[in-house]
Amino acid sequence: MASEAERVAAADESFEGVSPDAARRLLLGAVEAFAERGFHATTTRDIAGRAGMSPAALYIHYKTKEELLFQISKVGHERSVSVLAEAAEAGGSDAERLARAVRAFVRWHAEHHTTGRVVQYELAALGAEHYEEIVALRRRSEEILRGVLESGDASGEFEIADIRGTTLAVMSLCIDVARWYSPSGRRTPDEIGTLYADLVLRMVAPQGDARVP
Amino acid sequence: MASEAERVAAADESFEGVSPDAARRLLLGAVEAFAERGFHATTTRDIAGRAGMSPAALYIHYKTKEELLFQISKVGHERSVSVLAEAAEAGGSDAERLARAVRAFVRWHAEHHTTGRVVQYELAALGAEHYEEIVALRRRSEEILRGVLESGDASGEFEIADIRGTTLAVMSLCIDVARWYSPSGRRTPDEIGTLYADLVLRMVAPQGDARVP
DNA sequence: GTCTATAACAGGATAGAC
DNA sequence: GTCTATCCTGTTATAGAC
Repeated sequence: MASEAERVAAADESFEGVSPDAARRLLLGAVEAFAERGFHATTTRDIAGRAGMSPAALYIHYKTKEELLFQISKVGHERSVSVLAEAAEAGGSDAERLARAVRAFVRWHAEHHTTGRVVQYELAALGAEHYEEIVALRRRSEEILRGVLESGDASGEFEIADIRGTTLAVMSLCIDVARWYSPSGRRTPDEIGTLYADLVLRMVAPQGDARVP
Repeated sequence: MASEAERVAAADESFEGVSPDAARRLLLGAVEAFAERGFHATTTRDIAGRAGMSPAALYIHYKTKEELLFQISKVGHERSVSVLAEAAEAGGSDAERLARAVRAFVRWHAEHHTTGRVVQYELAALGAEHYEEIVALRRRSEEILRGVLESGDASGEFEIADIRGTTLAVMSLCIDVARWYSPSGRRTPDEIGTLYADLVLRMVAPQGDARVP
């Protein structure tokens, strides 16, 4: 259904490293299909078709449909974690680090909303061991964000009543972008990122003390 | 798999009005199953089994599996919209209305996370007409929330740069609770609601003006 | 209204030719 | 490595007895 232009836009450079070419095309087809219909509603025939192959050719590169999902989840999570880590670890004040981290993480989820949707909403379809591996990656991103919040709270730059809860809320806000974002919507990924960074800074900014009595 | 206690906890009073009894039991079984495995991964055998019936009995009460999903989505959305509307329309300052609305909406998504997950993440499995009907309900909740933000922004009680964007962010924050909430987690639905109401008030609170120069 | 049995078919995965 | 053909399992939905 997607036009060639949309296909190219959706074609995720995250998977550029994957070779051989056929395996990469299958991965891209699977991301597209899983995002549109969900894992269980997607047939291996559909995936193979999008990659321009017969159903059987899929099994040369991947043992099962689930393995395809696992590869997508793994690469997707690794990418988003590294985007977040890079933004959070660059220098500046804690507010600058937080704003940069939120903006980058949101942008990733908007720009790669196709992958993002698969990665976030099809976790339950993974096998037990694969699931554990992915959960570990997810914990990493939570820890990175919590680190920034803790640092800012300790220095007094932020004022946070419940650090774990606020971390969860911020993660949740960023991640959910993948669910509702549409390239045909009003806002660019960068605009959403900027707006969200501002909202998050407000969430953690010191309150009353600085006000006139 | 769920213990009887969990089944009862998950058994959603939202569906109390549904009759006959068999139809209600099927609906409850379907909510449970869809939330655990997703719509497409759920078999009619499973749903019927949870309701203590044979697969065939399902078709006396519902024409298709999709109709079951539609009923769940409809009742679920109607409930969450009415919870939100009630909280937003009660009296008080705009800040009070906003805090009450967020708290109630979040609580609903935590307490009914089973239904919430189905309602939020299986939209794509609905047929075209059913989909339109549900989307209309979703717009209602967005409008209710936006109304409160606009009112507070106009009166100066809030200070919001981008009302549509902020509405979207707040909705997203509340809704995503259904994805990650677990009854075995650290926080009660009410605690999460209270925390989130506080975070949202901070998002919209007037900034600089009130501070010491 | 509910059951047992079954029709009708779609999906994941494999065998073997090229 | 890829294709065509196919196996086998499990699915939705219906028919007909109780």
